[in-house]
Amino acid sequence: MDVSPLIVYFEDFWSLDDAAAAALCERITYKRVKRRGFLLRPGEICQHFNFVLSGCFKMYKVDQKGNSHNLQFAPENNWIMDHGSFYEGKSSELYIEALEPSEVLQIKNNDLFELYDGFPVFDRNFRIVTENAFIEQQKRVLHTISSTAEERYLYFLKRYPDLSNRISNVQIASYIGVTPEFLSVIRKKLATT
Amino acid sequence: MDVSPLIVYFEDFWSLDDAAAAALCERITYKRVKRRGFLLRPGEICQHFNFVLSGCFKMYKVDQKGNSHNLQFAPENNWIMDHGSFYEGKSSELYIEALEPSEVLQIKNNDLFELYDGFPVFDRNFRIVTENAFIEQQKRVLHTISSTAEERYLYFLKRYPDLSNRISNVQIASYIGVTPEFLSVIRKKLATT
DNA sequence: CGAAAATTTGACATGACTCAACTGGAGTGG
DNA sequence: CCACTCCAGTTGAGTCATGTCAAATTTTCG
Repeated sequence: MDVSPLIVYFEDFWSLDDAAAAALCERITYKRVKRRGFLLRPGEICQHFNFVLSGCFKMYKVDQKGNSHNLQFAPENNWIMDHGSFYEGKSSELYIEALEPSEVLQIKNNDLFELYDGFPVFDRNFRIVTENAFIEQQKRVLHTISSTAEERYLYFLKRYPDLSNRISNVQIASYIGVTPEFLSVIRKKLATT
Repeated sequence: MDVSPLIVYFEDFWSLDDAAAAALCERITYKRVKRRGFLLRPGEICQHFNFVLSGCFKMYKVDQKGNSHNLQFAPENNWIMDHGSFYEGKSSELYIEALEPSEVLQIKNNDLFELYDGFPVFDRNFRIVTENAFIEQQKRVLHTISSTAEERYLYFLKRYPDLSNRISNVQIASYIGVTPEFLSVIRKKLATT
């Protein structure tokens, strides 16, 4: 199993020593996911931390009316999982679906807990990973409650320039919380300005 | 310094041994904050993790038009700080203000880093604290992008039953992202249903 | 190439905001 | 204890942002 992208990833935080790297290596599995394939569906319990090697995923909820709402995108070198379901062991209400043909590295819940207990460096690294995710999400909350749809769209473009060329406007609309039709209106207005 | 409420708090996660508790104790300071007093203002760097012993705080941003947007409330036994400013060392754009006369325990940034380095149990505990905060915030994002103002209000009441009796509707309106006037309309409608 | 999905457009409906006015309670100082 | 102010809460009229629905067009991907 080639976990080197993940080892490299952790070097930005707190590097793994050989023992920790070996322990991680033993507990990682590789998975290939087709476009439109799922890592998680409502009713399932999220059993894995998923690290995206290539491709891109979206995590979303479908409401009573059948509308989808994107919570998160995860291109390569990002984590994606339903934290709530994972840690509380409750069934999820979210989908995690591949937007492109993708590859992930997976750590199963008990394996992760063994890593936490055996090597404090994993507590450290995942503390930092989670803090960063929290900070990003907080900025999103702030934007969502204080900005117009147009401002939220512009922020998305600025914050995720690579993603905006890679995923459809339908997906972006669902992320920023507007209908695709209205996003189209916004884009038209911006284009003529 | 009586840090026992904080020691008790950590027992729900991973209990501190005597050495860790002592180290924590040495690095904690106590602060009393008057109603409408501030722990943080825009332009300042957030230097402390704040654990609320009593009272209640709000963290909010004021936009260009002068409107406030509440990001978080923190009654007793909750943490409040600007994670982004704290970890990135950048000046904050947020206020943290007491809604009631309050008391907090503070850990300064370098002291926290010493705790992290000296006692892995703090990496562990703050990993868990941050994960829980992340999960809560994720639920909020989901609600904010997928629910009407009325649904968001009802969710707030259900999620924070104690807070809704303690803070004004102006504050709740700012949290759920509507004007106080419109919240009033919602409440009227709910009362007559 | 063909089916499915994305994007755009327009007419219409509605949720939520703005502004201004009014009410009523809580604190404050005389 | 009163007069005063300040702020939370409410109400209503008018407006704006965004959603809904339906249809036509273009793009994507299998």
